[in-house]
Amino acid sequence: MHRMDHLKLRNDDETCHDHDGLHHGLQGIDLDGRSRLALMAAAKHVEAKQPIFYQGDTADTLYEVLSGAVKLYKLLPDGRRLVTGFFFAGDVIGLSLRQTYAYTAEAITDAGLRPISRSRLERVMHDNPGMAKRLLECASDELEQAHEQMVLLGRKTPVEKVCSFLLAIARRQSGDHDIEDRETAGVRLPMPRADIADYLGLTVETVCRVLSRLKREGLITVSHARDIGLVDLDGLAAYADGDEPLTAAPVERMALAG
Amino acid sequence: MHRMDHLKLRNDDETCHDHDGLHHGLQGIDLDGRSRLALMAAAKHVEAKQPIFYQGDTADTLYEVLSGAVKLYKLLPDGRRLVTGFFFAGDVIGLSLRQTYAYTAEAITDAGLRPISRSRLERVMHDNPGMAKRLLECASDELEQAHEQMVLLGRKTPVEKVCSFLLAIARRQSGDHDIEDRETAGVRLPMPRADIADYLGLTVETVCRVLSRLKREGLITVSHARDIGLVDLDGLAAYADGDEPLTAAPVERMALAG
DNA sequence: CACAAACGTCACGCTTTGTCACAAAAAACT
DNA sequence: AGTTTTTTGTGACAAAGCGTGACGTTTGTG
Repeated sequence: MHRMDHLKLRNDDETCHDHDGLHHGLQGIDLDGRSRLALMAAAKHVEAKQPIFYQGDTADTLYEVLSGAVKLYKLLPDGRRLVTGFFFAGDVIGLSLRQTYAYTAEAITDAGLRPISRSRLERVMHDNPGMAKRLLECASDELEQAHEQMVLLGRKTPVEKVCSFLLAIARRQSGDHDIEDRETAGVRLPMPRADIADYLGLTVETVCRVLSRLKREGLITVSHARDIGLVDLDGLAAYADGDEPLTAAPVERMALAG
Repeated sequence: MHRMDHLKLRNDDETCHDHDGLHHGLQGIDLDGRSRLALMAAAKHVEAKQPIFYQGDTADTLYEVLSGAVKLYKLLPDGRRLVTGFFFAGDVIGLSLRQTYAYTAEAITDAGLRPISRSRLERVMHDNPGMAKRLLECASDELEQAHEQMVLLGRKTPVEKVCSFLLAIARRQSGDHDIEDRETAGVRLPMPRADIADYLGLTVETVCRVLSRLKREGLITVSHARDIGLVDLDGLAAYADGDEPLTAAPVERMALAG
């Protein structure tokens, strides 16, 4: 599935970067045919739960995610793990000018990937100033996301973390449109609870507990554990940024609009 | 004080990026005189505790830190704060292609700054593929740092956090040499405990307690609260990554299999 | 179809860390 | 110098969130 980002990317110079979700993308760069050709490579298929590359591997290839879901994570010597991000169709992973990958990439679901040789990319970058700039934009976007995630990890409560996560995923899946439109947005979570926990700096149990609580309070519905309905978007958003009467009174949040 | 990074940066293509500290830098780019001139601007001076720019301001300028120390932070609506980074001489802040800054920048000590107009920078970038690439490297380095910090925030214990922090600062201040050389490295902390706490996702009290504990255990010495001697570097390093006999017996954790 | 292996959820005790309160020290100001 | 304000350090306490273990459910496999 191709994205419609090039609409934005075309008017390249000054304008618009209104994404705040979990994505990047290399589409839409003005490349002459030659350069474009130099980058193309046969798409690769990776099965669910299979690694794409390991932390420490020589970082000679970038991948554009064509389909499916991918996670990136780092490990501590004793096995503790932090998932640094989830990536979906249109995203680019492995974007780094380092010699080796600083994290492991693993397919969550079956995934299609387009490998992009880094040496070729650098060559293209040399001729094509737009390419370097586009990559800079990618990195810069990813950096901002990382900062946001740092706030989440360092300062948010479990409830806030989970709500932020749900909203971010929802935003990402609805193609970054405002999700306010529909009254109930549905979210598909391709990853297991453990990945979510390691992404949010929580334990699996805490994620479960919070999810249960949100369900109990009527903010979400959980049909199949990985299919979550976001019932009260405003409520979730309020929770997500801490406007919440979290600890105190068990909140008489009347969503009885219906 | 200029940095010696261009030594690395010269052999540009494939090699070495062995920094893992808290810095970036724009020095050492091969620019023709014209481009170089276009970027120069009068140095600006900011007093301690004064803001450089605010979250939300139009991001039309980057700053190279010439002297002093600067912190970047993000705020949550209710006042909780997370410091995303500390920056020193040679570092570049505000590197983002966004329209507005996503964080506030504030001088910790008196600081000298060289403003770099973003529009001019973009022009230079257009002519000069090396520049875009260098910026990409900066962003990419900062991104890796951010990921490392995410691990710290999400998965490390307070002791590990503080030790990691001390070592990172020490590394940064000794100009990224191996700090193993000297037997006792001294660290100057320009920032108050509150900033450290907000950088590590802790409370001030916890930072104090951990510092006291490290002192008690003989790993560090504390002369003037902001002057810390790192006595046992190996011990600190062991603590920093969790090889520590922290609470109880060192948990026998099964390694994960693919 | 049945079994096994993941995955998800829940309950309970307990450690850790934040909260609150206050003292000491350092820095800033007059 | 003296006073105020900020910063730093400690202790008591309670609660948030974690680890453990048990159990139900889904998925995969023979």
